Amino acid sequence: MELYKIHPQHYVAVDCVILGYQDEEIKLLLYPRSFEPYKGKWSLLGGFVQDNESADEAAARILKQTTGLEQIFLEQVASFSEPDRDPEARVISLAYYALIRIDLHDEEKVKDNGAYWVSISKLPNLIFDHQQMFEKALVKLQQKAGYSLCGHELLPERFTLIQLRKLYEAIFRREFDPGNFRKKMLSLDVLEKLKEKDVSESRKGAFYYRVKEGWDEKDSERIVKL
Amino acid sequence: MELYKIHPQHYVAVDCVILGYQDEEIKLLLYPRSFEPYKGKWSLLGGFVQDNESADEAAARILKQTTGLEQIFLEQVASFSEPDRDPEARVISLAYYALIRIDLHDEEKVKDNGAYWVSISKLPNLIFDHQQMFEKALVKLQQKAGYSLCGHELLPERFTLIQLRKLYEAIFRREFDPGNFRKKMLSLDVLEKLKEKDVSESRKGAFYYRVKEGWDEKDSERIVKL
DNA sequence: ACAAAAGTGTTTAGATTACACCCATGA
DNA sequence: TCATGGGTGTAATCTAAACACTTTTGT
Repeated sequence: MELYKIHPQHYVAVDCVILGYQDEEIKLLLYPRSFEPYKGKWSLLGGFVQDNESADEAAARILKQTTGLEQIFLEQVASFSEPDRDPEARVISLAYYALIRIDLHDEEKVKDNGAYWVSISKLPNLIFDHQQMFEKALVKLQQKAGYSLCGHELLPERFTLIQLRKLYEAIFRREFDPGNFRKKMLSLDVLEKLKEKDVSESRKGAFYYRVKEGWDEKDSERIVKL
Repeated sequence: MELYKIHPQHYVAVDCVILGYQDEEIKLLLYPRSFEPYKGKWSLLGGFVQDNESADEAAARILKQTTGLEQIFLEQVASFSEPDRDPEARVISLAYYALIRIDLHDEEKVKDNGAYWVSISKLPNLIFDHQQMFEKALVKLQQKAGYSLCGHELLPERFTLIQLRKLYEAIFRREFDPGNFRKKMLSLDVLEKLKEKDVSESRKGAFYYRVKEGWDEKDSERIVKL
């Protein structure tokens, strides 16, 4: 303890890159900062790590406060520690990213925080190094989607293969051949075909699928070639 | 500033997983902790983040103090922030991993720190969560080696394809077919064949290669299938 | 000449890609 | 019946893997 006391202490924050999927686009939850400096500028949702919690717990707490959701996918992105990254004080920030189903989140809570879902193709300028946090989080999402089938986190319980492909096209910002994508996904043996069809998009209708029991989090083989 | 003051501050440390390659084994630099608690127990090399430096800079500082090396490969692994991870005080630690050429490091400095190179197949118990830090760092190294040719960081300037294969076998803890490995590496078009041979291992001798100019850090395609 | 390590070639199996084609259905 | 998306099949290409084979050189 004595030996530690010669060293400085720092504020430690977590900032969350909260990602969802809606209208064939990946969206990011942002809010206009409510205090100076940079009041009114767009910011990720964040907060400070308290004495009795780990950073993981702090991130989960912030996620629950702002979206009402618990036990959702949440992972570290990187730490950001430039001494002057926040002009007001020395704050070391640990960036996290979360994948949530927009259809499940608590709209009231989001409104209370003054937060908005913004398409990642139309992002405004963000404060501090939050742009970098987002970019690193997107790379992490692409890596995750390349190895595990992340329909479960971003899509509703039931989804069609077309919806899954559109999701992957949004994540990777490129198109996939419909036939080949379908075959690849089915060959992974993690999807269960349901009896119902989604008839909202075509006359013929597309069968719904869902992730098989037990395959929720299990990683599978490589899906998308870099 | 006022708004920040209601939040606690914490000690922030960096711990470095310093990896090298020698005698066909990956080695980790460890030292016996010199103060209580856990005095004498094996620990990664670490230190506290000061007011005027980023965590990256702190890690580079510690690396220079302990090995004498500068401008070497150094990357974040993860943050560790369980409130009681250090029984003495709340310390949030940012883990880094470094790849160094053992043939270049300053043996005096290492001795002064009481540090030793330990083969990763014979690691002792480490304090706190340092074992986890090492394991995550090893995964990161495997990912890096799978995408970029990391001979440059761990091997001498010149190396034979056999030496490179032995390095990859140490990193991935499995064997590679000599013929296929050679063909794969050469097909990447990042190696330059030199005129000299290494004659220490065989009568015939094996040609030395080196990484082509400009390919130092550039990532290439996938090398090792998971 | 031969042992031993360095390096090359060949064959097979599987995955990826592009793209043509068939199917089901409501208007 | 036909337009429209949903879904299947196939051939060409590329890659990984297994393994047999040739080369070089000191003794």
